[in-house]
Amino acid sequence: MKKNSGSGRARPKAGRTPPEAPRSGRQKLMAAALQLAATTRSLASLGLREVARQAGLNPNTFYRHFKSFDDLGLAVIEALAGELRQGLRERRRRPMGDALRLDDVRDPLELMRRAEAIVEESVALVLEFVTEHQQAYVVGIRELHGTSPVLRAALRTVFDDLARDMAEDVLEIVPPQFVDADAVHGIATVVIREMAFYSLDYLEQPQRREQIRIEAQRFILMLLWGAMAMRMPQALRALAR
Amino acid sequence: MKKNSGSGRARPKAGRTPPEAPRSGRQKLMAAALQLAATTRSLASLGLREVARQAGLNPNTFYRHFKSFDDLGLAVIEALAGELRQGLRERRRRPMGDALRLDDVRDPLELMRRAEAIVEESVALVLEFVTEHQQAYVVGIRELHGTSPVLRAALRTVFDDLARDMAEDVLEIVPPQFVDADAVHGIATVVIREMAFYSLDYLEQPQRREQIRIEAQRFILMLLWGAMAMRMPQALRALAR
DNA sequence: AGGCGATGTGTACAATCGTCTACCGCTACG
DNA sequence: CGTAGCGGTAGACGATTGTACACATCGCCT
Repeated sequence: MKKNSGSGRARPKAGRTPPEAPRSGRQKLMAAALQLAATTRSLASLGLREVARQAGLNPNTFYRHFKSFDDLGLAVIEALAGELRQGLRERRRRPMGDALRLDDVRDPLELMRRAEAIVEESVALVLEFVTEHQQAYVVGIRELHGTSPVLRAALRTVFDDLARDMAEDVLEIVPPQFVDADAVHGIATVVIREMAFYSLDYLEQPQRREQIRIEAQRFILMLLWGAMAMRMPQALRALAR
Repeated sequence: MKKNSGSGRARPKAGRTPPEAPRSGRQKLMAAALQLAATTRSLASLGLREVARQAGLNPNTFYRHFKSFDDLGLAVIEALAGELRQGLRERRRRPMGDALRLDDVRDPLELMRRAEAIVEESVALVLEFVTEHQQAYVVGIRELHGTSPVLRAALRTVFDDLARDMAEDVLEIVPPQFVDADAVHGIATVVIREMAFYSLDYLEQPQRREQIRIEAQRFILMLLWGAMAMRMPQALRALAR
């Protein structure tokens, strides 16, 4: 009998989400679940006691914060999705100065030449981002095809949002005569999804990183070329012999 | 105490894998695991007793056939992968009579026009196939990003094989001046992977099936256009104004 | 006929699981 | 100052799990 006696929470005075060590129990549990899900097993198949142990808390404490595991999963996803979405948007905006405005481009070849630079930068940026959020990414992709319909649906909308963001950003940059909005959204969906898998490879095979980056770039460029070529097929006739 | 007494196996005389009811215990267990994995949880997180119960067998019987769950998973994957690979190849070969030989095509536009027909047929074919093997597909994709490194690796080589098959088939049909072999393999990899996800959507959203099929077709065609356009970029210059 | 290996069954046990009930201490608020 | 509620702990319950051991049948080989 340790007669430990509860401690309540000794919240330091800090007024606004102190980003440091003294996390709340809820955050501890979420972090523990993420950690376990990334290294051990699937989020939905975690044990209540297991998570609590990892978090250094009593099993029962789990009940105070979450009603079910889907509940916990949703909280984790929500928290990370916000950060990811915002982070990606910010970084995507960052390098896009006037140098990359494409409004005045008329020549499709010139457009693609510039697109190449943009894609290169964007891919590097995504890969950098996922490297910093490795656990979240691995778990996210895992649960995207996992067993819990709730989590699957949540992650699907996360990915949809990311694709929508990307489509918006692209449409702001590319002159409308080169693309059609529907196609851009379709492409963005596929690109987001494929980038997720390229990212996974990127994380899991550090020795092939350079190659994976190049593959991802080539894939996206190929889609762009394809979208453009489908809009102006007569151009290809020039190559007929 | 039911004093049930074991029964051994009462194999009917049938000489060659009778495709019907009296499956062997091993097959029962594999089928049970697949069923559970498709509807309930991940393959690797299944319970030994659970599988045995579903198979209508004693828990201990599991030990007779498999040493671990990865073991079972590998067996399931191996069995299904063989069927899938062979089935896809056969069906891909089936509709490709002389009518679809492209050797004599010189005009890229003509090539793409024919490619459109081929893609249409191929997509329909894959979707038909996955509809017939729904469980296997769902589980396969799930484990592709699951927690067991062993199963992940196995599934990855399955997908690689499928991509290699597809690349081979494509290279047999398309005249070499239009594509380069490396690019074809890259495209095949992406197409296989994306088709897996289109398939998943296709299975999960029966009411959107038509639309999903069209999206998948458009995606593949876009890649093909892109691959071709990247090989002959000057052609696009024709559209400059 | 006899033995052997593969297949299947039943019982048992310790560990772990999710959940319930009861208790403690801190903090905010009236 | 009192008290309600939140965050945390302890212990116990019945159920389920993985595994071990001991048996019972069958087919096949010698």
